[in-house]
Amino acid sequence: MPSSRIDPASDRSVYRQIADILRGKIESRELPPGGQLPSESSIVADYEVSRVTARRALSVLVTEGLVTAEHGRGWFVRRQPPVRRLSSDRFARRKEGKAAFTVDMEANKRAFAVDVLYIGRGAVPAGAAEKLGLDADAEVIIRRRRYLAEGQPIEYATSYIPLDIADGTPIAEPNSGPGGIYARMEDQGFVFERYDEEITARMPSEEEARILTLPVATPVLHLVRTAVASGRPVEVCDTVMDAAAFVLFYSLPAR
Amino acid sequence: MPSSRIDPASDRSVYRQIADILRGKIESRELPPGGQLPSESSIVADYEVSRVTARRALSVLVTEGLVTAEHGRGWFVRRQPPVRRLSSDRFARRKEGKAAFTVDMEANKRAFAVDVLYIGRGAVPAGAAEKLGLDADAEVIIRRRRYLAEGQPIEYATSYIPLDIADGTPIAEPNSGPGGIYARMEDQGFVFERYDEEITARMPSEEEARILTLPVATPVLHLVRTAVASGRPVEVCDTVMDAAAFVLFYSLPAR
DNA sequence: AAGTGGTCTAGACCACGTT
DNA sequence: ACGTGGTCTAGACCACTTT
Repeated sequence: MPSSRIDPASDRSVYRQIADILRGKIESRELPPGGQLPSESSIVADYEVSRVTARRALSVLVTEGLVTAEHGRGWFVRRQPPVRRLSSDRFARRKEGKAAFTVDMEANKRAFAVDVLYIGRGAVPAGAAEKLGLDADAEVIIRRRRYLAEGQPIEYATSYIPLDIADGTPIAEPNSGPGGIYARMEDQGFVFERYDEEITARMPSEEEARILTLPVATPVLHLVRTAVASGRPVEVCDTVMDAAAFVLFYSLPAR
Repeated sequence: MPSSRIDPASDRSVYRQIADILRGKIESRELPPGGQLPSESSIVADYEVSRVTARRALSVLVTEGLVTAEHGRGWFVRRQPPVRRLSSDRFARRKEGKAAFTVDMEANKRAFAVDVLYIGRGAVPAGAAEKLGLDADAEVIIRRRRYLAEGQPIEYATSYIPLDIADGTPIAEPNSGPGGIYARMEDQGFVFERYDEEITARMPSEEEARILTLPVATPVLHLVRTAVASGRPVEVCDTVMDAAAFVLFYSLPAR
């Protein structure tokens, strides 16, 4: 009888005790990913609490990112997205006419897909303008796409490329050809020198949560990469990733 | 009269409408960081809702990381912690007898402090054992400390160093001497080759939230660094950071 | 129709902080 | 003593999903 494990006189509030019990069952896999939790009414009956208290216990687990509710169906343990490992040599490995993302996903043996959301001209945002050395009101080629792994959206990326490099070239087209946009820049004679990456983590905006179909209480990794070739910044790529789906690797030489 | 802005017949629930209004005041700085929100009872009066609904509105803002409650005092807009920028050359800059953290904080012109939480022998955790090439039941020297910037805890770091390197040396002492533990390893003849870093972001555990005094719904950056010197891993450093307090920089050569 | 979650109310008692 | 947030109850009505 589960209610025997609840101590109303405890310092720990009843809703937290119920959350602890459910969390334990999730961690022990007694409730596996995708599995259904007891309904609110059965929690009310089992633990002899009000419905508000039962829901409060569940909301603790929502905040921890462990469970989600489906209206009319029930409460379920969240499935973890497949993890993608991004190595710092992912651009060095860009070979054989394949884009970095493709190389990376093949290295991880994952089924993947790309949604093209927008490709064309647009105004450059302030941060990217500064990094590209452009005026605040400049136009650039914008490439916005969403990456999916095994059907789940995991990454939302926007590239900004100066018009003098991209306009009228395959870089401004949905299909930029073998090797991706970096290969097209190399075709133009650009020699890549380095990629500067800036990483933060935060909670997603409402729009980001919608695009990545993130439940509440799941953070994102935000990576802004500036590609530098032949002495000038040639691309700023702003990437928002479902944090649960990524591990980033960097190897730094000591000297 | 604020209640005029609430439409009970709207598709958007009452508690979300109240949360929207309060969020707007926070974003517009009408309610500045550190400022006090209206009390629950005044929300009840102003918007003519029950206390449960008022609290639900506030809990939305808690989940978004915008506000916190202080028992007996009221609801307050969260202060953002000072941001610390971590460059990928932070170890290369380790010079003049100063530890990396010190160099880094001075470069950022921040007041900082270090709490030493534990220094001594202990069992190596599984992940660190694998990275160090040790048996799962091996003992290591553990250095656990907490870093504060301008009084706020922002980082919680634990280093694991094999006994044959650290035991009986200043590395196993609270004060490891000028230049920190890496300088002591260099004294022993180790030549540093590289630092491998593995970055993830996630919600903190309850313990991590307590140590970093994080409110709920604020993510952490988790960085695991393996230092490699003279052909062997000499330290694994596991760092949990308040994500709001950090920007990580990496510069990757293209070839 | 029955079961599930989503929203909301009116009230109660307790614990913390300030006056 | 008073105002603040923290926890909890018993009930209501609605919307969505499944049978």
